[in-house]
Amino acid sequence: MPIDQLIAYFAQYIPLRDIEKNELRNRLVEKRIKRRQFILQENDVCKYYTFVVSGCFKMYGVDYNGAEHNIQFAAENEWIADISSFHSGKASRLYIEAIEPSVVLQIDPANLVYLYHNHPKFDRIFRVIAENKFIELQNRVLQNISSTADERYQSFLEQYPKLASRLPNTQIASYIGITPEFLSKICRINAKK
Amino acid sequence: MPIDQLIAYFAQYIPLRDIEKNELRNRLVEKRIKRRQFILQENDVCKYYTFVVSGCFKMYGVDYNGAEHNIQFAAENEWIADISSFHSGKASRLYIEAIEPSVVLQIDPANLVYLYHNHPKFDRIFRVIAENKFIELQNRVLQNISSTADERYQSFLEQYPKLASRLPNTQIASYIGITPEFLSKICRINAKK
DNA sequence: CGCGACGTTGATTTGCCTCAACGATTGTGG
DNA sequence: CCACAATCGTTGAGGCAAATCAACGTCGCG
Repeated sequence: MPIDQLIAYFAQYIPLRDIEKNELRNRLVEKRIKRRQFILQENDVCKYYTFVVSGCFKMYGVDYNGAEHNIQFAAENEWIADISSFHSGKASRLYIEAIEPSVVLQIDPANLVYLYHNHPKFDRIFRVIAENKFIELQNRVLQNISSTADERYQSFLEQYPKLASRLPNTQIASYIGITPEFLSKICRINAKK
Repeated sequence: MPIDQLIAYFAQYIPLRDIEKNELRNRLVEKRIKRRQFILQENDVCKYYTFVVSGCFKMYGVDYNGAEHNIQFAAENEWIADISSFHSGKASRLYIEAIEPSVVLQIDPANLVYLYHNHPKFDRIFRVIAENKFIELQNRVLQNISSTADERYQSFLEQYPKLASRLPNTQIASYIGITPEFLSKICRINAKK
């Protein structure tokens, strides 16, 4: 059951008691998402905090030339949302799109706030999740401002080997901030060595 | 009093009750930091979560050429720490250095965990703080991978006008990921218009 | 089958870096 | 209080990393 997977995931941080588990069950919605389906589009409000049970998503922004720039991937046991839009209720400038057929669990702001207020443990858990994601992003920013394209690519392969093998290089190029053509050239040069 | 400033800061998120205020008082340490003094150096463990009462800090990494790359600034009413090192107890790869003479309030991991366990409100507050910083970083990553140096500079000026006026351009260049020379050229071109 | 996503390669251009040199300013110790 | 060092900003010449543009082959999928 998808919900059990989520409970096991939470248990990595803090085990839940039965009351909390039941509250969760009642407030989450399970959905199947097809490949290329959007769970968030620009100018919409991000209505759900989404937990990926299986499959994979990308979140990206689109610039004035129409080019996509991947901000984040989310595969099994990861959360994805435009938190800014989710909490403020304002329109998002981002897209979240399924890269693979996926199963997700979703919670809306009202239900999440209910959980926070009635079971402070969730504040703790999501604090730690947010801190970990913050650390991850901080490392990425440092990479971006201090490394070459090649170094960023190698570092992506090391940090996310599983993800790298499921994604087309085009998507990785967009994530590390280079063109697909240049990534292809990097790969050729590295293969020769 | 510095501690009152922190309490007022917390009240933006959730007002504290007297018990919580007193607990805070007992667990924070006030320090004066001179310009150019470090509160974290590479290979040390980050022992404190630091709240800036007045003054300004930069956090940066140093690459194999010895060049500094600014990850974050922190001025009045902002928190700064290498959270990864702080929570894991492992050595940091970063530096935190005072750019101006500063006054700070610091808390160590044991005392912070005490607060989390005895007053869940702090879990909530620091969850929201972490989420906000996460959003900020996410925007920065998007900027980095989708904009030119000039756009990143303009965007820095808009987002942090006060900070921009107290920092030398060298520090801003390091933050947006370009050389000081090139930033100087950007400024000249923009001045002509 | 035919279209669209993906990867590849080459020619050319450009954004940004490197290095070097030079004033202006700040600050600091004698 | 002055002298000298360190920091900061500026400018120019030249080089390199990465983008752009265009063309082409492959593959999977509807």
